[in-house]
Amino acid sequence: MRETAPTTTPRERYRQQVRSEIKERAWEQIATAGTSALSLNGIARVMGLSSAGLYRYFTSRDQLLTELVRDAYQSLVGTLRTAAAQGKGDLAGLGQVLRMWALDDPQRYFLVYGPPVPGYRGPADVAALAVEIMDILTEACADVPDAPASTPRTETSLEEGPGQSVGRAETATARRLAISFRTRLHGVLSLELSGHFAEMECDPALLYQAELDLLVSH
Amino acid sequence: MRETAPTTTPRERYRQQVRSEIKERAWEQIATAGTSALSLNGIARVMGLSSAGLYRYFTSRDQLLTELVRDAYQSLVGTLRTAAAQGKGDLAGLGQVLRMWALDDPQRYFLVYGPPVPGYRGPADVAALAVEIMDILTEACADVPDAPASTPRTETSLEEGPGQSVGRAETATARRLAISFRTRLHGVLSLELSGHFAEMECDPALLYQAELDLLVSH
DNA sequence: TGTACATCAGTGAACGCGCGTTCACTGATGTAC
DNA sequence: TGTACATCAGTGAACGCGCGTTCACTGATGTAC
Repeated sequence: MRETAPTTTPRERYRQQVRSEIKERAWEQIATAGTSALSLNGIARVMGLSSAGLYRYFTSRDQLLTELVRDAYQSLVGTLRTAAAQGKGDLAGLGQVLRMWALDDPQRYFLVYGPPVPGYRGPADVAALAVEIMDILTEACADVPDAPASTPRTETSLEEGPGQSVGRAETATARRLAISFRTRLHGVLSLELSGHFAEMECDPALLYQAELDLLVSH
Repeated sequence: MRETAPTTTPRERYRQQVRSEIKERAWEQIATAGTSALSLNGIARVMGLSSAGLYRYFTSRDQLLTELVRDAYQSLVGTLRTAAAQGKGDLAGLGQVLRMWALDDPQRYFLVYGPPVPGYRGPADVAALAVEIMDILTEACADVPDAPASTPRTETSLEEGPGQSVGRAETATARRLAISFRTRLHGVLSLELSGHFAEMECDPALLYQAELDLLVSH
């Protein structure tokens, strides 16, 4: 019933601050040695806390990991959205932004698009975020002039919904293009981030750009 | 100086047998819960041995992992080679064989093409195997009629070696095609194996085939 | 403004667990004469 | 063929370590009258 006090009390603000520092350290761990290196004890040690103290902020290691996964998805969604808002919402722009985002933190990229974390199953809401990402890409693909010959034509079992007859075919081709966008760029990107181009005379940046050009124009 | 005895004594044969059973169990662990779940204690437990006994066969967990990685590479090389020997050495055939090999044991595929194992650096000879795989693919790509428009043209910094002037250009384009082969199919395959197509109306087998068709013919 | 109480951040110690690895050993299997 | 010895597979116990998590607690910070 109190109105004057702001919704975030100082205590609550401090709490959020510590929470975000914990996440920060967690990301450092993951960036250094992968997801399996995520350790509450380790975070407590580097923060100068007792490990029991962390449980004021996260009830378990799994909950922390869940939040990190969610943050990763939200970060990618946000990055793509702001790129679109800045006029770089076409395929070429989104492709570049995606690559930058991935290079910025490879382990974060793999948390989203990499092999699943062994004993871990993500919550339902990240599935919605995954769909949102595909929607952004699909929207960008709708602006591409016409269906290019360099994109696979898959017979996806899309039953024609009776309600949305207008533009349904366009959506389907846009979706196919979006899927190719994702798989092809992921192919280059994930091999690059894994260091599989190291011993080859092949610049991954050029290859990525070449694949992107092919998707956008041809 | 003994000539009559075979190079593999019964004891040595037994030894190899146990070694390979250890690896078998190791693969089961990896298939179940990923590379980080590889545990000498766990293997010993399931084999009914004391954990100390395993050290007769592998001097450390790292050595075991190294052998597994090497075996994975060799398995892929062998699979591609026998496919080629059976007349399926064209791109379409190799693509299908690659997919089968990956689906047969996803974690093995990721051991070869996935994100690097955190604290682990593979030995030098697996790099040679990686090159061998690319050579097989490049050879298959050399048989593709002409440079298709659906393949990215990257300006790779290939300095023209003076000794091998004949067919150098063809090799370069074949190599580019081979790299596209690897990245594009890896894009579909790794997302499929990671379960990222689960919530989408998209059959990964069809998408894979579509990408493969595009590479081979267009 | 001061006092009584509730909230909550953080501590220290302990729990059980599984890990990789070492060490001194037992006992069976091979080898040499 | 039998005996003496070397080789080697496998054991049992222990090492130190780090992990996630719980519990009873102290002390500071807020809140209500």
